[in-house]
Formats: sequence, structure tokens, C-alpha cells
Amino acid sequence: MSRPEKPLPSGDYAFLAMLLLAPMSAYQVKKAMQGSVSHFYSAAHSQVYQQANRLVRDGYVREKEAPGGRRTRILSLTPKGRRAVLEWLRSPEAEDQLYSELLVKVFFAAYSDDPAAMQTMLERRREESAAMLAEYEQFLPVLEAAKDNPYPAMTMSAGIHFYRGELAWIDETLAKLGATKRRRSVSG
Amino acid sequence: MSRPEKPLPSGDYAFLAMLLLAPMSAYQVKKAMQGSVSHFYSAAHSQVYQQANRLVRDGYVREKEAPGGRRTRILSLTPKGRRAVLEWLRSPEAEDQLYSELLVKVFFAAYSDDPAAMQTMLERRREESAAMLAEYEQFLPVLEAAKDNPYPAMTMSAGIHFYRGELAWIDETLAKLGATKRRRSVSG
DNA sequence: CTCAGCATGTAAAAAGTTACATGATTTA
DNA sequence: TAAATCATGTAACTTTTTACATGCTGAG
Repeated sequence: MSRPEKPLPSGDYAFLAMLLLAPMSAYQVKKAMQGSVSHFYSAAHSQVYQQANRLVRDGYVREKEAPGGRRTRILSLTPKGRRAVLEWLRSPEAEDQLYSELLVKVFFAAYSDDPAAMQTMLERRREESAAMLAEYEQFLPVLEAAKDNPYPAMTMSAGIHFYRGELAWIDETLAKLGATKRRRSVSG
Repeated sequence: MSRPEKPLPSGDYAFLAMLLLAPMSAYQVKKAMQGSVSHFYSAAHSQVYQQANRLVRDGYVREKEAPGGRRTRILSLTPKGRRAVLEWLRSPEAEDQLYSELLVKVFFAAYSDDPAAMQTMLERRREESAAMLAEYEQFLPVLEAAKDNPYPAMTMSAGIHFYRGELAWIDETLAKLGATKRRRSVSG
């Protein structure tokens, strides 16, 4: 009676999913993540090695020495690993979590009471988000050209919606701040 | 020569910021977070105790036994803690990170190749997000009534923009999936 | 040929989660 | 007055980050 496996931390599924693309070293997994899912999943550089160790230990991944001078381990999915990641991909539960220092700072801005600092923060973020949005909008057609796999284009479209919403919010908020400051200068 | 303090993990600043509102126990800090910043910062229940221990150990927070039967420690900011959190609030850097299992699953959906599962996932999320949006839209006027502190209303408005964007994306994506499935049923 | 940066990884430290425990308080 | 739930916290475990180390490879 094999009890059902305990679910993995969701980052480990992201790791396994990368190996669906092709066998590769841990370092390449990290690089592949940076080029694909880094906007909605990320971790420190060296974490892939810990994940690789865990996943090999628990039988989801197997490693093979690569030939050549430097020691390099090529990782690939075991049948168990493939089964686990495909089952995860098919299950409709999905927990999302946003960690936003910016919103925490806005929430407590009454205590810092420094509207100029907040304005700087928002303007800085506005530029970053506008740049990301432009990049995504420019790259989207390239992904959309891949008719056989429309899914990556969908995640990029999610990014576009996200940044448009963020920009709209920033503009709205900067306008409110401006109004507040003007009222203060007039009345104070 | 006191060297500058190493920055705290950003969750610790959120913790300290809660103590700007009033002195309270670790448990109350957690409750206060759930009622305010939980949509853009969250952690496991018991983590507040680890944070409290660290912050007391490092001199940012002081604790006092509360009177009464059960042992309870009331936490409050030390001058050092207050200085640290105000400085953090005023600094314009802010790192945000989204962890979205949903988008990871969408990105790799070609491998699971189960459009029905993906449709279920999106429809489920659509309901959750629509419910959150409705709740936020209903509550926003209450926060906006607090003219002396407009900032919490701003974070709620951010949530509204976020969920509107998410819903727009989900609808767009469900439409694309429907089109794909129809094409498949016709041609396959 | 040397320097910068890429590729590869390890070890120690820190942060965060899970599981457990239990006193107080409300409610049926 | 028993059961449920709130409030409070600890201990053990797991994950994640930080700091370090070092071979390889291409550019100048």
C-alpha cells in the first residue's frame, strides 16, 4: 500500500516542469526560469541546487555525469517525477501570493508623513512598470506566432494586463497625492 | 562608530509597522495583519512569534508581561525600532514579487494537454477574483471616508485595479481556449 | 596572456512552516 | 456544563538565502 506522496513545495514543481522541456543541469534550470517564469516565480540563484538534491533524494529526478572537463550533472525526470509534475499541472487548485513592499509602505504612509518620498517611490515604479509593459507588448507577437503552443503567450498577456492595471493605479494615486499636496499648501 | 544596521527581512518591517498603530501582543499583530495587509503580505500564523523573538533580541521591540491569568506579552517599539521602521517607510525602494502557481501552470499547459482542466482552473479563479473585487468595491467608500488618512484606501484601490485586470485576462484567455477547442472539435 | 564574467556548485546561517499543546471564553 | 472556538505560544523540521569558492571561456 503506497501512501500518496506528500505534495512538494510549489517551487519544486516549477523546477520539475523545466525538465519537461529537456534534460539539463541545475544551472540551466535556473537560466531557463529566468527566461520564462521569473515574473511569477523566483528564488535565489543557489536554491536550484538544494531543490535538485531534494528531488534526486526523493526519486523525482535522476542525474548523470556529463562528459568534459568540469564536473556537471545533467538532470532528467524519472517516471515518478514526470507523473508528479503532470498531475500537478492538471490539478485546478492554484494558490497565488503577492508580496508587495510598495503597498505595505503606502498602507502606512500616514506614519512616515513624507508625501515627497511616496511620490518618488511611485514615479520610480511607474517607470519600471512602463518599461516592462513596453517590453512585453513588443515581445507578445513573437510568442503569439507559435500557434502550436499558445500558452506562454497567455502568461505574457497576463503580465500586460497586470502592468496596465498597475500604471492606471499609479496615475490615479499620484493625482490624489498632488491634490492633497495642493490643498495643504493652500490651507497650510 | 556604530556601523549601520543590516536591513531586516521586509516582513519584519511589516511587523514593526503594525506596532506603530498601538502596542499589542504577537497574536494581535497577526490579526491586525489579516485585517489590513494580508493581500500583499502574508505568512504562517506562528511566524509572528519568531519575528517577535528576533526583534526583541535585536532591540527593535520591547515586551512587557500583561496582567491577568494567562501569560501574554505586550510588544511595543523601542526608539531604535521606531527609527528603523520610519526610515524604511520613507525609503523609495520597494521590491515586489508575485508567486503565481496559476501562471506557472498556464505556462506549461501544453505538456499537461488537458484544456478542460485549465478551463476549470480559470473559471474557479474567476469566481474568487470576482468575489474579492465585489468586496473591495463595496468596502472602498468606507475607507475613503477617512479623510485624515487616505493611504489605506489607496491600497484597496490597488486591489481593485489588480482584480479588474485579472478578470479581463481570464475572460480573454477563456475565449481563446474556447476558440481553440472549437477548432479542434471541427478539424479533429 | 590576463581579466572579466559565465557556469558550477557547497556550507553555514537565517527564515519560514508544520505540528503540537493548552488556557480562556463564549455559546448551545 | 460540554463543546467549540479564540488566544497564546513552543519545538522540530524544512526551505531559502547569503556568503564563499573555483574552474572555464571568450575578448581585448
